[in-house]
Amino acid sequence: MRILLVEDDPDLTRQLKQALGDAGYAVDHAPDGEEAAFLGETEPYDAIVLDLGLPKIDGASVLEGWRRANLATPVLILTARGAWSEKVAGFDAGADDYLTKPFHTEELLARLRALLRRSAGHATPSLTCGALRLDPRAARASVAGEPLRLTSLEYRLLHYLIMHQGRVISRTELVEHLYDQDFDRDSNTIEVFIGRVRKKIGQGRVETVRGLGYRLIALEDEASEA
Amino acid sequence: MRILLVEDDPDLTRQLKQALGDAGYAVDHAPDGEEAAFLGETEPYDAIVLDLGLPKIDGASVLEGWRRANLATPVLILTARGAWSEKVAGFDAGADDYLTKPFHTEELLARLRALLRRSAGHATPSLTCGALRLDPRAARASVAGEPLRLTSLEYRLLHYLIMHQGRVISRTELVEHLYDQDFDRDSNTIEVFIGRVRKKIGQGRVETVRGLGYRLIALEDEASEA
DNA sequence: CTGGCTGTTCAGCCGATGTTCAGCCGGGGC
DNA sequence: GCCCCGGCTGAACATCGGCTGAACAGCCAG
Repeated sequence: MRILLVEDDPDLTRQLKQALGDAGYAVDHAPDGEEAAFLGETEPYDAIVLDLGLPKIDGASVLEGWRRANLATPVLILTARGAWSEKVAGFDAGADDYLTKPFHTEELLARLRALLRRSAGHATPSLTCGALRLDPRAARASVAGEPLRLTSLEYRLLHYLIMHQGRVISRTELVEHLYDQDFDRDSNTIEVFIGRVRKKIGQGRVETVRGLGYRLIALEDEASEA
Repeated sequence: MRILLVEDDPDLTRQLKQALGDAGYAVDHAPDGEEAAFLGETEPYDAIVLDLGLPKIDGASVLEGWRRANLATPVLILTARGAWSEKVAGFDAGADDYLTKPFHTEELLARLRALLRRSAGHATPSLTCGALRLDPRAARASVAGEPLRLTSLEYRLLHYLIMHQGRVISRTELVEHLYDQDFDRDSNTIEVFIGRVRKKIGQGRVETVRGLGYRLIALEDEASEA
């Protein structure tokens, strides 16, 4: 999952970037409205955390611009406490959730998880695919109850696949959602990781669709659960 | 499906070519208006992606030329943000859809699919012919609900046939739409693939019209669905 | 400083895929 | 009834994409 963090305060930025990174997201950062608007339209984020008080262009306008351009990415806005007018402006502009400063990082993460879940059209908080289960809260995964030891990137890869299970995901799409901005395009890292994940979750769960990408499926003999 | 991509920026070109290729289209590229005009009139594309800001001849003029020449190919134009006059010019010149830069590759692909669907006169996103069904989004096909294992070229062949079902398609036409520019004309590859596809989707669905080409039809005993 | 753990790169291997070829078949014209 | 041409098919082949094991580099913890 790849997140855009729009925040001008350097301290808060550092703190959130750290927290989001720890939680297993790839994070890009925009310090002002201009850059935010640009990045948001250019890169395929899975969610955006947007501070409303920003230099250059204010947050609500940026958001409004995105929505006008038909950008459906879930957006969580951060507002100063009591700045009601701001908050209203944010919702009018098309925010999906909000959080007033100051807040606990934990709460931000929880709301973000909820947002991502909703945007993928899932109702349940835990993501499953056959006997494979992934718990975003703890950033852990298990097969048939047996916990897996996944590294950070392996987890992120699996997370993205499970959120889009059944669909074919191209290697390019994976790269774009697992890494932040700059990444060497011609590299077979993804293949290597697909291999490692396969070894850990068991053969047959990740199909290769030659020339197109990969697809996560439930094994046939496993009862499928929502 | 064969696409003409007209774009002068090398980076964007590379990116789009990749994405379009991944999505299963055959892609030709024209870096300037002159070549675009030529290719567009020479080769039978299924859709054209046209950047308006171009060297030599500007995009709108090229498009106008095509339309004057009665070229009906659906055209999707790319404009710089806020270049309203350009956009208007583009529509006046006969564009079918537009997208402002910057944009998400995903959105371009979605709009392209919509355009191709519309141009074939279909309303539904999934293409069917009797019990045969083809889902362009997932690049999958099925017969009577049973998924088929098709290779990339087999899929493209079937895609073209199903989009023009009932009509006789010549071998030349198939070659022109399945491959990009240079392809050895005297080769029986198409016949081989017709054979393979027949074997996979069941006999009788692809008729041979001797001396003319092939035609995809629904089997008689199958209820035809919209 | 050292040792592991993680992510990346590389090279070789393997199988799928697209292409070619040669021979066969069958329909239509004579 | 016969011949010829176009189309079909099975098999062989080359190529390319994807997989794997192993080595390497960077990082963090001890």
